[in-house]
Amino acid sequence: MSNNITMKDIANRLGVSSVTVSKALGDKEGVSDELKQKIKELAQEMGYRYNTLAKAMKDGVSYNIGVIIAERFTGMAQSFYLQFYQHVAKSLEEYQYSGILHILHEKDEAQQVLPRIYYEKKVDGFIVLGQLDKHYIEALQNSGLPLVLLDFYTDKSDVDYIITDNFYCMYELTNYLISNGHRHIAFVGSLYSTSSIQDRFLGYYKSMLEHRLTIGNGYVIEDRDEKGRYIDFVLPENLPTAFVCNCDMVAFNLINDLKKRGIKVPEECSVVGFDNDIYSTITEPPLTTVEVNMQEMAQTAVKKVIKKVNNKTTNAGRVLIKGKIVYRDSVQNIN
Amino acid sequence: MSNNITMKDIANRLGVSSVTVSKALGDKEGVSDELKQKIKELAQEMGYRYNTLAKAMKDGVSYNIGVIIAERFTGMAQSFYLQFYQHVAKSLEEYQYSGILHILHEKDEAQQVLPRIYYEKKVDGFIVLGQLDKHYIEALQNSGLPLVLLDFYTDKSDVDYIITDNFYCMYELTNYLISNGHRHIAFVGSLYSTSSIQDRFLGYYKSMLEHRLTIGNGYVIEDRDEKGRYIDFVLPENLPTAFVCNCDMVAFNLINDLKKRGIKVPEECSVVGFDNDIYSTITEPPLTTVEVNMQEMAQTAVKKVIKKVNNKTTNAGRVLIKGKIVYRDSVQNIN
DNA sequence: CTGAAAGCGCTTACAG
DNA sequence: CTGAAAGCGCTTACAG
Repeated sequence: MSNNITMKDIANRLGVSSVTVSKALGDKEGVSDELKQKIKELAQEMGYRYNTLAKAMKDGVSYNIGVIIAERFTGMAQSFYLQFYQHVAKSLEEYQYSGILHILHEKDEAQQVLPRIYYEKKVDGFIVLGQLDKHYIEALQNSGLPLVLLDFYTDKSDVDYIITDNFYCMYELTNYLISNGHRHIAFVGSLYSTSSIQDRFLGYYKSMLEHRLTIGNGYVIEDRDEKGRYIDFVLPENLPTAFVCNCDMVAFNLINDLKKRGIKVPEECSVVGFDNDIYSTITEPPLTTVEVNMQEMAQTAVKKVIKKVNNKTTNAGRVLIKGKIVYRDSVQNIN
Repeated sequence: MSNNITMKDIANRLGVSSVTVSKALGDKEGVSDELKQKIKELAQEMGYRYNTLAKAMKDGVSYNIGVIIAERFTGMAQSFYLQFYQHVAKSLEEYQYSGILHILHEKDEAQQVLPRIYYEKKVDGFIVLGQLDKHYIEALQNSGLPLVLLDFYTDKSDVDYIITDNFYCMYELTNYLISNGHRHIAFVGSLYSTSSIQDRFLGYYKSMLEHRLTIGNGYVIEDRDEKGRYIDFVLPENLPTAFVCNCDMVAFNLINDLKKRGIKVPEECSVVGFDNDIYSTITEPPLTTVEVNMQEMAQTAVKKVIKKVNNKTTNAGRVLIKGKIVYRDSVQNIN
C-alpha cells in the first residue's frame, strides 16, 4: 500500500505548523517565499500527494460529476455515447473534476431509481447523455443537483440542453444537394421516433420550401417502428434522385438496398447521411454526411454544470452547437 | 443546491447522539430495534443522504478505481475499449466502488506522467485497459497502488494480467475449419505488432501442427506495418481454402479484397475473424468469429484490484478468460 | 510572517 | 443500550 504522507508530516520535519504547509503548497499569502520553496521541495522529496477527500469534505463538494447513459445506448453498434463520454471526461479534467459514468438500467429508469452515486453524495451534479424517460429527468431535477442534458431535448423548458444544431445542419446539407442539381429529394427516417430525427427532417423541409420544391408522394420513408426497431424501407414508385437519411447507419442500409435493386450510387441516385460515424466510411461509396462536434458539446455541457455547482445561476435553455458537413463521394452533381 | 442533512440533524430531532444514528443507519449492534427503526424512518423522511466522503477520509480510501485507456484506443473504429470500460464500471458498482476513466495522452504516456487522480488520492488502485508503454506500467507499479492489467500482457512477471485466452480460442477456431474439411489455411496478421496477434497465431499454429498440416508459402500474411498502420494484403499465389484473420476488421477488409478479385466468400474461400465486433455483422456474409467475454474479464479484474486494495495479498499472474465461437456464414464445409 | 483553534461528517474504541 | 471523545487531512478565520 502506497505512502501516506500528510501535511503534518512535512510540517514536523521542518518544525513548522501544518497551517503553514497548507498555505505554502496552496500558494497562498502569508508565508515567506523562502519557506514556501523549502516546503515545496520537501513535499516533492517525501512524495507527498494532496488529499482531495479532505478538501472535498471541507468544501462540501466531491469534485465529481455523474454522467448518466442509458444502457440501451451502449450496445455494440451504438458506441456513439461512450465516445461522447470520453470527451466529457476530458473536459472535466480541465476543471480538476472527475467524471463518474453511470450506466442506467432500463428497470431503474422506469422506476426512477437514482444512481447510488447520488445517495452517497459522490457527485456534485449530473450530465445526462442521450434521451431518457421524462419522469426520470424529473426525478433528477427534484434531486436538486445541477443538471445538464446532452444531445437531446424535450418539451420541458426549465432545463439546460446542449444539442447539435440538427435543424440547421440538415438544412445546409439539403441545400448542398439542391446546388448539385437535385430537385426530387426524399427523406428517410421515422418522424415520431426521436426529436433529432424530427429536427433533421424539418431542416430538410425548410430547404425544400425555400427552393419551392415539393416533397413527392411517399418521399418521407419510415426507417423504424414505434419501438425503435429498424424496418425494411418502402421506396416510392418514382425514385428521387437523392435521399437524405437521418443517420449514417440508415444511409448504409439504404445504399445496400439500392444496390440490390441494381441502382448505382451515386451515379443513379445520391445519398447523404448524418453523424459521420463508422458507417460513413464503411459504405461504398463513402458517405457525404454531417460531423457532430462532440468536443465542443462536451465542453459546453461541462462548463455549464460546473457553473451551476458553483451557484452561479444561469438561465436554463437550449444551446445549439453547429456540426460540419464532411464531403465524400455519395453525391452526384447532375447539373 | 440540494439538501444537506447530516446524522447530527437526525440526532437532534430525536434527542439522541449522532453516534447512535450512525450505528442505526449502519445496522450495527448496540441500538434498540425500536430506536433503529425510528431513526431509519426519519432519515428517509428528511431525505438524508450518506456522505461517502466522510467515511472515505476516515478509512483513508476513496472507493474509486482509476481506469486508464490510451487515447489511441478511443478513436472511432476502436470503441472496443470504451465498451469494455462500461463493463468495468458496472462491476465496480457491485463493490460500492466507482470507476474514474482516465484517457492517457500519448505525451503523458511517453513521459510517464501519472494521472491527476493519482496525485490527488482520488483512487485506490488502477486498472489499465489495453497495452501501454512498458515504462509507464513500471511507473504505475512504483506508485505503490494496486494495479491490474486488462486485455494485454508483457514480459514483466510481477504484475496481474487478465486476458482473453487468445491462444486457445484461435486453436479451437482453426480446429473448426479443419473439421470442415479445410487443409490449406492461411493466417492474416503481423506477428510482431501485438501480443494478442502473436498468441492468436500460435493457437492457429498449434492446431495446424496437431493435424500435421503445413503452413503454405506466403500463408502468413502481414496486415499492418511497424507503426500499426494497415497495409494492403499480399496474397499467396496458390490461394488457401480458408483464411484465419487476427481480428474482424481485417477479415472485413480481406473479404472486400477477395470480392474485388472475383473470389466468392464462402463458396470459394472461407474466412474467420476474432472479436465479434461491428465488422463481423457488417460483412457480407456475416463472420464466424470469437466473442470475447468482456463481462467476465471486467469482473475478474475488478475483484482482483479490490482484493489488493484491501491488502489481501494475491499472487501476481495471468488469468485467462475463455471466449466463445460465434458461428455465422463465412465458413464453407468442403468435406 | 506564523500558528492555535475549530470545523467539514462520519466512525471507532471506550466508558457508563 | 447509549453517548462523549478523538481522529481522518485539510482549510478558514482569527490572533499574535
